[in-house]
Amino acid sequence: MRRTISLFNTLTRRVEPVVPVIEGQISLYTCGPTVYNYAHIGNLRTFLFQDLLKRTFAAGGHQVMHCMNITDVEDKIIRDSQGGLSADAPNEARHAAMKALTERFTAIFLEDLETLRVRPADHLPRATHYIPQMIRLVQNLEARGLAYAREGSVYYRIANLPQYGCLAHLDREGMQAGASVDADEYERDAISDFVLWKGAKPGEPWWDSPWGQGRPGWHIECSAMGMELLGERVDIHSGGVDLIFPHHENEIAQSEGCLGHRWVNHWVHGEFLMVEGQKMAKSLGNFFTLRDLVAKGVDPIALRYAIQSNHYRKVLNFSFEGLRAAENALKRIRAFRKRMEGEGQAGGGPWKEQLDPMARLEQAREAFWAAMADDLNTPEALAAIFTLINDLNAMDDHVALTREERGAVLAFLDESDAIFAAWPHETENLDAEVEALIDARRAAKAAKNWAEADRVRDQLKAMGIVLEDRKDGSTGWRRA
RNA sequence: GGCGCCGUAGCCAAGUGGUAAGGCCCGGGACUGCAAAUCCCGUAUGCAUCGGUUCGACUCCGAUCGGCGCCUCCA
Repeated sequence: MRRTISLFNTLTRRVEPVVPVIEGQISLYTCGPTVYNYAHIGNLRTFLFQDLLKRTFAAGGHQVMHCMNITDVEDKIIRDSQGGLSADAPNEARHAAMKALTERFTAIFLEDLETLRVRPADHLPRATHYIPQMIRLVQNLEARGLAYAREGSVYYRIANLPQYGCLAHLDREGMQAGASVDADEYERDAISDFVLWKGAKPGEPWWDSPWGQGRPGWHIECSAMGMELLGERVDIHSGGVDLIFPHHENEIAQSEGCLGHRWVNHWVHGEFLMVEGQKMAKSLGNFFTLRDLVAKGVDPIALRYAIQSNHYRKVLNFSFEGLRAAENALKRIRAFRKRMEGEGQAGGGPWKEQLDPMARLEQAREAFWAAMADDLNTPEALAAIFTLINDLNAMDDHVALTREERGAVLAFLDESDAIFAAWPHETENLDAEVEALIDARRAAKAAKNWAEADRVRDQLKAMGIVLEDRKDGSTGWRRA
């Protein structure tokens, strides 16, 4: 079944249903990283949000075509890669140095995504592989009178595009009042005009172009690659809130200036992340990469859950306490999953209400989807899962769910895990040593040798295996 | 200065005109040889503050206080 999903559209500032250009297919462009250093958890929040977005559409029965750019030419990349080169180094050497840096950090970035179970995009275009498309786009804008060349650089003439500012909801006067521009750097007609193609300065890598040696501006790659790989009408384009202006506003100017019609229907932006109530900054000592956290013993999937369990349009306050809460919440869901995979009847005590498990399950499924379809309301979607767990645990303590009912519950856990990627079915087998210890404890218990039984249980615990005795005398186990 | 967002229990967090979801933590009880897991009970007379609109407001309006973002290359 295909579900209609609504998202907050930055263009209209309203939550609107996403109606794809082609029924059942979603074209998604997400702004990727500039690969000159490790991604920090703030960056990763945005990529996790985009993964949530994509997985929700996929789980909702849509086919998603996802394109994420890798920015591998940019000021900071040049700054960090050209240091070891002499002033008269040939262009080839400059490109090679740049490539060495960007390939290294691209690989690291993709590893980080894999660690967080972020699904790779269908297209991961590198900006440097699309220089000809960018040049053609700039030429096109030039031909339409929307761009002009100055001293080897090309600029966009904002004045000729009346809708400029529609995404960021900025008016021209407001922009100019607040503008703080390094005026010495470029020779622009208007202060708000932005650069499409940058003429090369000494010491910078360059490409040949109709305007001489130079390199692309920041925004042009997304327009060129997005149109090349996803086409002239894109369903969803997303990124962090900081990209609304100027990056996405300028993308609209470039693409729509060239196409002559609306390019992207739905613009979706993820909020920022703070750390322990403060802005993340190296100077505050609260700047973390994924690898920093993993080195501290943090489970990457707990980080994934901690981030996904907050709404994407709200500032997220990352904390180690929150991470602990996430770990414990996950334990509960995973324990429930394991229970549903087993036979049931684990607890006891009073029971407040009889219920129909299948009806209760359907109710939870609909609540889950209603929440996800309403602008990815993950806190509410998770609440639907937890209340289901409460009710079915209570039921199962007294009247064991049937195999069929368990199967249906597991199907729902799979369905929700297709989005959250945090409580999958685990197929691990116990090794012979652990099996033998469990048997030894069983024998000790049968002999009422409690001291020995406890000793073996402690030994297993030290190995990371926690035992759970069931009502019927059997013993379950799980990883600590 | 311009535009905009946020302030709900110890922590995280949904709800946004009809009387406070969910998670973590905490206390009591049940089950258990003891645990673990699980269940039951309890934990905000109140949603930053002060006014207003309304039969009724956390939810709408106004003001105030506090925190944050964007206003040209930052996810």
